[in-house]
Amino acid sequence: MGQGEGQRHATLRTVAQLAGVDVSTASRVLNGTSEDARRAASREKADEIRRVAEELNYRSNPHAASLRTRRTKLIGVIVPRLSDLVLATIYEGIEDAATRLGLSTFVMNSHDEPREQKARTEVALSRRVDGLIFGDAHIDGRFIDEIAERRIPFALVNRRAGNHPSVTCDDYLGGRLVAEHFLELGHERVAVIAGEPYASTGIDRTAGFRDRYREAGIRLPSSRIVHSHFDAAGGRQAAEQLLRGRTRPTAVFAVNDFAAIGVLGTLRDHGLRPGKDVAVAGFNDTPLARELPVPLTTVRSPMHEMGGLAVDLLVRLLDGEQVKSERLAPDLVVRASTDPARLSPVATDL
Amino acid sequence: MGQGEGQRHATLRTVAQLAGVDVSTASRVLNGTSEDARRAASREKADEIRRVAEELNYRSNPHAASLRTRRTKLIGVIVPRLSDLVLATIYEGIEDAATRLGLSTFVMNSHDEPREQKARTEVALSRRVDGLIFGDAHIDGRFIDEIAERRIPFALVNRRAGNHPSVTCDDYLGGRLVAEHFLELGHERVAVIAGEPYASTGIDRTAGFRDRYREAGIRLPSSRIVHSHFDAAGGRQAAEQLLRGRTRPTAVFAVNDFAAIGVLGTLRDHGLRPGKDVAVAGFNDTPLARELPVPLTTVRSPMHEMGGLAVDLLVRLLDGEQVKSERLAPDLVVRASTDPARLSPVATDL
DNA sequence: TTGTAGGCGTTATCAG
DNA sequence: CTGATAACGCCTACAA
Repeated sequence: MGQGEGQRHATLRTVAQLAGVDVSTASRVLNGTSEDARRAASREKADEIRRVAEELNYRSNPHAASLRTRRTKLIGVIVPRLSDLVLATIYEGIEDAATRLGLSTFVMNSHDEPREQKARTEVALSRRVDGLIFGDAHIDGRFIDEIAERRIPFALVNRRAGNHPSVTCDDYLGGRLVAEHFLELGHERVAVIAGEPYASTGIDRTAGFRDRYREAGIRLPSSRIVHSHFDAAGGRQAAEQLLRGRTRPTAVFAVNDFAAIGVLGTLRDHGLRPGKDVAVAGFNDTPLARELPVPLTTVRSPMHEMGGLAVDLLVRLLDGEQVKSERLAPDLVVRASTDPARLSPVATDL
Repeated sequence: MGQGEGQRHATLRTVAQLAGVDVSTASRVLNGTSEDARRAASREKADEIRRVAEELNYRSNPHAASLRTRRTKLIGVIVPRLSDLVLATIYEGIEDAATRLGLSTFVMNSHDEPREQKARTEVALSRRVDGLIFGDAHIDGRFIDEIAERRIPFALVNRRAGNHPSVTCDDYLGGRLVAEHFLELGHERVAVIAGEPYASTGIDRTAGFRDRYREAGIRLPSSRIVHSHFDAAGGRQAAEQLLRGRTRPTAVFAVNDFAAIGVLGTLRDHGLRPGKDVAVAGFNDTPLARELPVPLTTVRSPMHEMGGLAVDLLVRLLDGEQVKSERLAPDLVVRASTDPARLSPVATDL
């Protein structure tokens, strides 16, 4: 590959020369801590240095700096897929926080494939990232354990695994909230579309739901807990399977909004009215949920915030601090898909 | 910030020492072209070097390399927001292609704000990216023109602006396809939900649609072309506005699937059946489109592919080649939202 | 085919 | 407070 556009940024030497100081002084003023700067040069000199730097559009070369300091201010982020809105939103939180801290991030998709998780991690490492954030942890923790053993600094986000530091939603509680809601509505024959079997999100949401029902004296037969992909097609497939069963559930909890949308579609195909004939709840409170023809009852999880906190966690880890995992509280958001009273009067007839 | 985990990768010197050769030979074998490698060392020596490198998990330090070569193999990618599925999918295409070529990418959100576009671009530049891919071009081209003047290598994706090199969908044709379809169905009172006024995607899709209708002798009054955000909430707002009008359109073309979903919701709220009372078409063929309760007629655009081609374009540009913009063909996908015959027999009653 | 030396831009250290 | 100097890891022109 060719040349690009040569010298686009001035170098420290140039700045120093034009400001009439030596390189180290310029460095201290421009790239040191504010304290360094204060004791590095007289006010006037410092101002002059900054003026020249500004004029030449000087930017410290991070590659040179990282070579010297052995820290890159780079964070690698690995997610199942960015085209999953949940992960995209979490990543936005990561990016915002990182930017605020002067860090840069690389994202990569692992498609939840152990092979790719490994490969992407190695790519990030060979780019010399200071640490990693994984949004694709599998509950068995095999891969993550390896990373931990290699003493690579990392934080998990969205999904937990083992005792590794993570920032998650309190998924168990979220599941309980949905169960509570269903119980209040009097549903006794219920089903769960449980997501991927390796994701703590689905596992915990399902467990919370199941436990709450059990406490109410109702046992969920395993035939009413169906795994699925975390998207509309997955939800549809799972719902088809449920509807093939002998007894139809009166309420379905899909552990993900997109899966829930697939459920809505399937119900319609079978001539069933969501919210009236069958209650449906999702998880995450995706922006889409409230805009659907039948607005979706769901559990709001602080996706953006989780991303930011994962960055904080990782940074504290890199600072050598002892860190603790965080579990953020979810909120139930009731809409028409579980509550016929909320269907607009006209729409109920449709 | 603290220390992390010290020496995680071997250096070239270590490899060379253990393999019993000098650094330059090792470098030529490991990081040179295959030709370099061949004439750099005898077969056995080369093999030995590679063996040691493998054993030590040697990875060339890209920061050191880029310092020397003045090329970083880094590409900056700027999009309106990654939580927009269209952009996320395009970015996946970018990432795949970049990975294949041994390049790494930084993504950042600009939220379509000129200020942020500028700021993010500067961040990318100060990270010394070799080039940029913009998914957030505004049709006025103000910002992009500036970048071009500064002779910074870049490619546009999804949206075009001026004559700058871009990879887009043939949006104009896409709009025509929808018009054609509506005309065949006999719709004469139609409306367009046109997206953001600064995005070529919405502009071109609208123009294609309008032109095809004009050719059929039907003029769209400007009151039936409503701008909107590219999401469900935006579509809902725009649809509300349309339904407040004196005469109700019999068909609505939303230039984006998510906006179309907002339209579906609004119709239901007004007691109107999508596909029966009002036809609705979207754009992009998002995976969700086919799974909706009323599956959505839409125009398939090659999002993933566009991303990959944008990388190719940029790489050719960096190689000093003359490049030409590309416009990829879209496909109409007809589903129930415009065709009552496709509504499942039961569902039509709902 | 192999080796040597210098420098990319920074920052840390040490001496004044 | 200021300045000189070395070194981070790699690449490459040049010499042998």
